[in-house]
Amino acid sequence: MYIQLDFESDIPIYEQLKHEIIFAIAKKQLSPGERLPSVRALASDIGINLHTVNKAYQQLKQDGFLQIHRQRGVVIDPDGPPKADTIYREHLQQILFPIFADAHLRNVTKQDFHELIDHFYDALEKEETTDE
Amino acid sequence: MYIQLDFESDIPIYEQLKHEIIFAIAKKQLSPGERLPSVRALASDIGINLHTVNKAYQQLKQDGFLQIHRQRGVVIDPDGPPKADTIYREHLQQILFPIFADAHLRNVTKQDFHELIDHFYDALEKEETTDE
Amino acid sequence: MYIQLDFESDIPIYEQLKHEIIFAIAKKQLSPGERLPSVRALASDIGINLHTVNKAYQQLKQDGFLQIHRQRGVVIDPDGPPKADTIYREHLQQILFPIFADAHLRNVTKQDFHELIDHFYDALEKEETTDE
Amino acid sequence: MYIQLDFESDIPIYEQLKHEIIFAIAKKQLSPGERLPSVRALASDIGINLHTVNKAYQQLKQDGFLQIHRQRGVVIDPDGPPKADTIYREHLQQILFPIFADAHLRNVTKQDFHELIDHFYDALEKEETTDE
DNA sequence: GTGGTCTAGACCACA
DNA sequence: GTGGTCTAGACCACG
Repeated sequence: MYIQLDFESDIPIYEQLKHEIIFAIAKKQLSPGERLPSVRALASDIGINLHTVNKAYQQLKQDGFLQIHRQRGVVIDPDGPPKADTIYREHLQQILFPIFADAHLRNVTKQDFHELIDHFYDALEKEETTDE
Repeated sequence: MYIQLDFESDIPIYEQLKHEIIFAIAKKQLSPGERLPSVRALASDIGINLHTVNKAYQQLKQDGFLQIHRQRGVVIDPDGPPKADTIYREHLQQILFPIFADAHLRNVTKQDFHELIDHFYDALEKEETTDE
Repeated sequence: MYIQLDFESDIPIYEQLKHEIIFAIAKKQLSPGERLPSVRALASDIGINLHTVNKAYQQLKQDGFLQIHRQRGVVIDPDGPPKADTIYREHLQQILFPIFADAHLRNVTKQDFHELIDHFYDALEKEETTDE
Repeated sequence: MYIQLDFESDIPIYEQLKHEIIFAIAKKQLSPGERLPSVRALASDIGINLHTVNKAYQQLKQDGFLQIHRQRGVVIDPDGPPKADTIYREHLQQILFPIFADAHLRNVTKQDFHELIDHFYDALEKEETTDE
């Protein structure tokens, strides 16, 4: 698993790290129960601060993506995050709708979005089998 | 046009303000050329600082949603924002894909997203005619 | 003489008005001694504030482009503005150099500027004879 | 890099600051990737408010001269600003032509301007090698 | 220690 | 009255 960070980006590094790990799980490059590098190892590997890795791990644990054990280290949670409930779906809308509204005013159509989603889900499925 | 802000949210107030204004334009509650309240008026209306309103206005101007005239105040840009180009679409993917991946792991399906989008675009069209 | 103002511009209206009058003099559309409309007439003609026209006229008088007489009204100064002295030339550099530096970093070359200037002076000469 | 501001000038301080930084880049006193002082450091250095410095930095970032990183601070953008396009060149004319017209009426000739430009570009090249 | 956000209040330019 | 500029000081997010 290769972590690809963009230090020029506006997105905080710990957020990018979270994204990368979630992506890897979605692509099944990381399997449930699989171990992740320790905070120290990953931090020195990528060349970022301990706290940054730790923050990402803690939040991923909080969201149910990871388990953190004193001895066994960090592993992918076998069950994954809680399934989307009403609260989550409302949260999702709250995040997406401003993006949609902006895009709409820039002439991005409903169809464009459908294609974008299909493209994303297709890419996931492909990478599941071919990648790594 | 009613501005609805959440002061508890971790989304900056000026961002929320931008969202509300973009929504209102998308819903055609605000028409091209229409005037917006002055920074001072809106600020005291919402109960926030005029600089916060100003920041939102300035960024919306920068993005092509608004025009700011010397003494005539702030108006909706008749032409609206620049249309989505390749850069914008890549930016859009960069923002959306992490959200999609997270949702996917919470069992939100491709179909769920399609419905979400249709729901959003339908809501826009409805509000265009019914609202205000 | 047609006054062309851009109310969307960042440039103050009284500045634009000054520019238009100076242009007209440079193009010899306005001759030394010729009368300009009164403050009131011009203001109502263009549809702007009295004060705005007055401010432009006063500054043009200050710079030696106009004379303002109580009875005879506003006329083009026969002698025109004082000729460029050292102070003026330093002032000119102070204004132009930041523009040049910015343009330089955007790959505008020395030759581009030479052409721009030739183009400007050629345009002046042409309009002197043909226009109005 | 020495910042020279004129607090008596009617050019806003943040504009003067922008000019100074653009000059320094043009003179290659500041190299792509090089770090600039933090907003706080520069502000206290010059004796102005940190928000004023921040405004200059933000606008230079917007124009592609700088990059602002989370904790690494402010650096010169390796790629520099976008290259001059048609829009920029029209904008340039709009700014320069009124200046040319005024200067022309003060007997500044085409040749004077050619010399001014050559002088500017020569100065840039000299300072590139000698300065700092 | 870095920039980001928000508040507060002052003065000025513009129309 | 409008926005533009500048100052001042506070708290937070990031690393």
